[in-house]
Amino acid sequence: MNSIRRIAHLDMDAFFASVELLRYPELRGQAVVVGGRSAHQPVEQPDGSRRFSRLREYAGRGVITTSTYEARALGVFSGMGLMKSAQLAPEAILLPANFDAYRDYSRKFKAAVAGIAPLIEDRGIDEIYIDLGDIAEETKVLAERIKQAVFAATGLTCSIGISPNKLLAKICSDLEKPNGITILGMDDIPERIWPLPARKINGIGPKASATLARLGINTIGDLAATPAELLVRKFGQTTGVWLHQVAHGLDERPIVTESEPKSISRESTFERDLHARQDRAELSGLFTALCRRVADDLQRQGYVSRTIGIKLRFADFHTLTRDITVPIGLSDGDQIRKVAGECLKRVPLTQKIRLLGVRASGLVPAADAVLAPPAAQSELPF
DNA sequence: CTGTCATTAGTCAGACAG
DNA sequence: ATTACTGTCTGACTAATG
Repeated sequence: MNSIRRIAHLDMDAFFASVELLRYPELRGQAVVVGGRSAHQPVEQPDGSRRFSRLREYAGRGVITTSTYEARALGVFSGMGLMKSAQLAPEAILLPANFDAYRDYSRKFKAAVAGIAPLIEDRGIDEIYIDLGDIAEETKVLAERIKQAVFAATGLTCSIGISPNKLLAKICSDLEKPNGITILGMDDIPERIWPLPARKINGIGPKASATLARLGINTIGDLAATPAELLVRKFGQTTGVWLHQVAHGLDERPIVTESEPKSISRESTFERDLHARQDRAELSGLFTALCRRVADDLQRQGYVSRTIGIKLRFADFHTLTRDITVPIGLSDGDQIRKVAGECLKRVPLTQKIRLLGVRASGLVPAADAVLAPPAAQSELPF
């Protein structure tokens, strides 16, 4: 038996910005962006109204995390530098990100969906895949019911795409955003999927789409019409075959309902570029603090790490990493700091540094961790 | 004994995504 | 005064092991 799967992709609409609008309803209908680091918190006025920061008042190195649809209409999108977006939309409202609130709403919407359809794959804070396979209900009715449950639990809207696989469901959920439902079968691929830019496929990013464009391949339909051999020649066996498959809407990946973390990391971009010698003390303090935060995260989540790594980004934006694998898992801040310090010794520090990061990978659940044997015992045969 | 091959672990960069 | 932060995956390369 191999019946057609029914997979939904649910994506919250402008999630962070929408959560902010619940808190500040007077901003509804305005261009609002979320981003930057603290500072621009709204200020309560004597008359009870609030004063909000404008994008033109911003100074710093932050980027936009999310923007309302009104802001997007002004050409201001997530990932864009706040200084740059201030040129385009100087009067847009700027709010700091409030991750605790977003996590809270994330839990709420996921719980609401789980009450109807429990087979859920978590894809980050604002989206999920849902396996609707066994639910005996007409697809459209079911999708409406899920949307209503999410709204009842959060006051937020979402968009849902439903298709025979994850690839298509993901593309679908974006087709009628915001607050939309899109249901597509394999028959709809030529009409609804092939006209879309290749970039709409999850996994084709800026680099791959530029390479495709150089080959004259712009839409998913162009990609579907390209011989698999050509794609394999240009992208290699794995990627070439994958491109050919996805262009035809084929994807067999299962819904994955649980997973273990692979790495835990912390990084931060400085307010100004720092020099390894000149700003040595400051840099050292930040480095230690990052190690401590990684250690806290490891302990809180119950892991030890066998591979400790660092990341540096220089003034010219060139980025490098170094890591070291140690025989016994670590979760202590000082020990992590020592190993991270060894990594740092292998980096030539000529340029100024704008970002420093610390990463722990090779995670082992603390319960399974091998304890460091006392030195006196390590020489014994048993 | 030497060369080759397969396999695995470790390291690093880069692409991608939310 | 442009470009966050956290995390996953893959490919390339090297070294070690058998």
